[in-house]
Amino acid sequence: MTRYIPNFTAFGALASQDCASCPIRHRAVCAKCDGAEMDHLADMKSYRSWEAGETIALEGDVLPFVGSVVQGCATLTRSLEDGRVQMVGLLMPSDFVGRPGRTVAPYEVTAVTDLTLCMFDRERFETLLNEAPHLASRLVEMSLDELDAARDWMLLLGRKTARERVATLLALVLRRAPTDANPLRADLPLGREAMASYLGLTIETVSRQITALRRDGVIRLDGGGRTVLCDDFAALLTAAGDDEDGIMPS
Amino acid sequence: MTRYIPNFTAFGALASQDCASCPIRHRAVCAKCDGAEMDHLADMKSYRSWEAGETIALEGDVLPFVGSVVQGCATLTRSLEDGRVQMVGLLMPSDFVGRPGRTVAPYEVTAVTDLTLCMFDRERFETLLNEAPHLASRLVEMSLDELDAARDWMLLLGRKTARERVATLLALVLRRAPTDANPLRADLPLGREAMASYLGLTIETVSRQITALRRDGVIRLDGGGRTVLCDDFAALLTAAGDDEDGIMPS
DNA sequence: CGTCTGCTTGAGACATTTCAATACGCGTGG
DNA sequence: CCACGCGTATTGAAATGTCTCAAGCAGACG
Repeated sequence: MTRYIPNFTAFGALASQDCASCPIRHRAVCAKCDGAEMDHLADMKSYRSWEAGETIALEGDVLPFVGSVVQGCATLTRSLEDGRVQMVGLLMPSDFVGRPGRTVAPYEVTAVTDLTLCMFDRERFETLLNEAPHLASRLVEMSLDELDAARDWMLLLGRKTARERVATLLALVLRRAPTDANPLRADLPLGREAMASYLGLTIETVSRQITALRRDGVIRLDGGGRTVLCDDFAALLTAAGDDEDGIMPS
Repeated sequence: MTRYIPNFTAFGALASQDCASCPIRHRAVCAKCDGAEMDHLADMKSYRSWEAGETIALEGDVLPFVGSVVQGCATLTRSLEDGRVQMVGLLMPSDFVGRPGRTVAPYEVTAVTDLTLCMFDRERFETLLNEAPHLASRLVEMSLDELDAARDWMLLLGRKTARERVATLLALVLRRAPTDANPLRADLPLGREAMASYLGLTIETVSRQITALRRDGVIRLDGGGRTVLCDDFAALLTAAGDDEDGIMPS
């Protein structure tokens, strides 16, 4: 079964979108590209959408494309044979998907929310990569940012307590909150299962720690546990273990 | 204190080495560079050595260079304020050190063995990166490999048992063993403390698991616990949790 | 109104850590 | 050559944090 051919669901305004008005134009892999490079990219691009929960690729699948997340949120997970699963990547808009130079996906890619990708044929993209320095150097930048994020994540997985892990994740989500006003408020894009997978914990432990943080007055919940409120962000950062900023360079 | 200026210890034959005879020429960041690009790189390169145990940079230090590991082995570590430490990178010959586009080191860099780096001035390297596509695309390749390795590492930290972690690390070391013959034999480049830091465990747990693997006949030790022997590599991989290859793409 | 899915809570089991003591390898100096 | 001391590794016993298994709860939806 050709796993990588999803349903072509509506991607609304994005279908006819040209790069000039693209919401991720200035942050994605194409950010530093000039006119000629953009023309090449625009020529080979295509959009596709997936619904929340859909699998985009399984471990070992052939991925004929690379691309950028335009809208929505996807996860990368790696798993052991007995079923243990660890999330190893969380892709947000402008993040890059896929691997120039490798045809097979080393981890499962799943849409957590409804998702739209701007896709490029992998081989053509690789060719361009060897000729377009701005593209390549932007991809270097983005890969190294990802690497930094992965390394912070490793610190969390290797050394933080359950409470610190949960607080770290909540702080990460609240950082991206649309409003800066007090109290900070954000909808959780991840359910408990995905949070547990992210944090290297079980669902139950995540739930208990959220309860504990609430009991301690560090956060409040709303919307049936799907929205987090925080009156004292400093207290949350303290609970996260690493005071001061620097939880995840974006 | 300008931390990044180390002692200029002897680097022997390397001092006068030209790139053509460099031991990492075909695997390092310069692997795909052509004549003109090599000339630029050779022009800005310089060698430096550190002794085992020396600190190359602390978290937050300004790193004015990037470079490649020529000889030896270095670690990247990140730590929490209360002293907990997690290794987040293990650099072997040909691996790239530093971050084009960022001046400050986000983690501590330490020489585990005697170490020689081939260094490039960061700013000049960045400029070249925007003009030399072969350099940039090789760096993309290497960064993405590192990212894959970091993600396998995250699976280990998030989901593997202590026994699996130790077995995974031993398998990783034995894979690089000079001899392919049975029994596999390798000297551990890392002491127990560094192993514990790598694995997200305590020294005691590492020690106990090594003892357990020995008791179970999966490995043998020699040279005062500094050399590992393995008669049955398949058994070691089973103990590592992920059968079949694929522990760390190199 | 019942069922489903996702979240919470509880009690006991278990793995790893912590703290403490002991052993080993090895260079140094008597 | 042995005694000493130091850093590193091993082992033990108790403490603790997280997981496992099991039950209960809330909201969404047919």
